[in-house]
Amino acid sequence: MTPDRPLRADAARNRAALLDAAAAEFAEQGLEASVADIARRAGIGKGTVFRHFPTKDDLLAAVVLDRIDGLASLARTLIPAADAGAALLEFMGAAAGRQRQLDLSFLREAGGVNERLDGARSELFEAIIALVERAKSAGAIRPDVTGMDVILLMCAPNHVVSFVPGAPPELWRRYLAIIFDGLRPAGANPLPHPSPG
Amino acid sequence: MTPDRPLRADAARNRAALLDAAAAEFAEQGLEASVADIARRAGIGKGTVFRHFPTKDDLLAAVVLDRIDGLASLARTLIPAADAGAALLEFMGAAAGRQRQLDLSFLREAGGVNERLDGARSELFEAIIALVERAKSAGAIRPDVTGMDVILLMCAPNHVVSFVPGAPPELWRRYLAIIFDGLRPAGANPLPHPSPG
DNA sequence: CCCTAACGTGACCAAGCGGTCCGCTTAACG
DNA sequence: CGTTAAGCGGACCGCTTGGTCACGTTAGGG
Repeated sequence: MTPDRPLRADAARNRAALLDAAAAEFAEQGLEASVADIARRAGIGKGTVFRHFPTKDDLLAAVVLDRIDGLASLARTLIPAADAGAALLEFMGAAAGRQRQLDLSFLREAGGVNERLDGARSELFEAIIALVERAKSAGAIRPDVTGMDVILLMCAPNHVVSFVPGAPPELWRRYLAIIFDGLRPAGANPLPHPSPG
Repeated sequence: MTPDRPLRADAARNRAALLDAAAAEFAEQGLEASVADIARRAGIGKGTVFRHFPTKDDLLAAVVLDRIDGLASLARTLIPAADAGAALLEFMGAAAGRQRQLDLSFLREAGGVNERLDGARSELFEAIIALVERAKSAGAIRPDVTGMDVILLMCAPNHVVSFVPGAPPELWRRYLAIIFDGLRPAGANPLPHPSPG
């Protein structure tokens, strides 16, 4: 599949710089950040970007893949935690406490353009579902919410905060706390619509 | 200020069709909907769009203004309601139960490019704050949330739902219910960060 | 009915986008 | 070293977008 002859030194260096720059630029500008800006930030030419990634979407996929893998391994680490409720809250905090836009983009990419990304996403979802089930069993969250609910609500704090102009960097914690309180069993009211697939 | 000589009949007709088409197109495509598409949908030429609104942002502002005014008048209607908690929930439902993207765009438009829009926004905010204060006094929501919190959380359900591909049209109600449960006093945990201005 | 000012329109423009390509540079191995 | 292929980069292409303009059309008061 992948002969993967090792990259030349300068190529590897540029690729790393490119990924860093792309992550930063996507985080700041949203996913309509231009390839030219990313290249400039990385200190390389635009052509070099397309040498490493055939298309802008592939570049985005690589950045997103990093992030998904990081979140998935964190989730797996947290599954056996003693306090399942705290573990879920910590995970949601890690998911929310990043820069804007990128966060749920891996959900949006519906079609299986990128197989590795699809696999990583599935693994992440499974880990999240396990976290949620453990938290439910422990009585830390209400029984009528699903893993999918948590996945969807995960980065709402981040999104919400993006609307306040000079937002303090920790403001998202406030909205995560409110939303998480909504996930707790105490005072839960019946939900008016079933959870999506 | 505004001499406002009445529009010619055809101009008024076109303007109305344009606003309708713009609202629909922005709702469906998000705010990157193209002016050409909007014009086509309205059944008029692209040039006519720019005759009525000097810039695309002005057109968007007009659409948003309609929406803000509608929400503001609904909020004012709801302020004296007997059940202040139910009134707030109904308002948040009305705010969420619209098409995607447009919802919080009026928050985003920071700079006072459009004076009328700024005024309408202020009025809307004041009405929401009144609703929230009444709900707090009635004990329907926790005392540590502010009007601004509600404004920010208002359309999160809508946003969250936009990530599930073939989402049922009422799915947002589920997430509004969860978030609203997080606003209730029952089982509320202390919030880790002060509310923004 | 007619004249004019208001209005409508589609060709047109400049800017920015993702993506391509080919001549130059340079890392790495014998 | 010297050779060579991998790597680099910026000019370039096709396309779309927001916005303009000169021209033809039409509403509507006199």
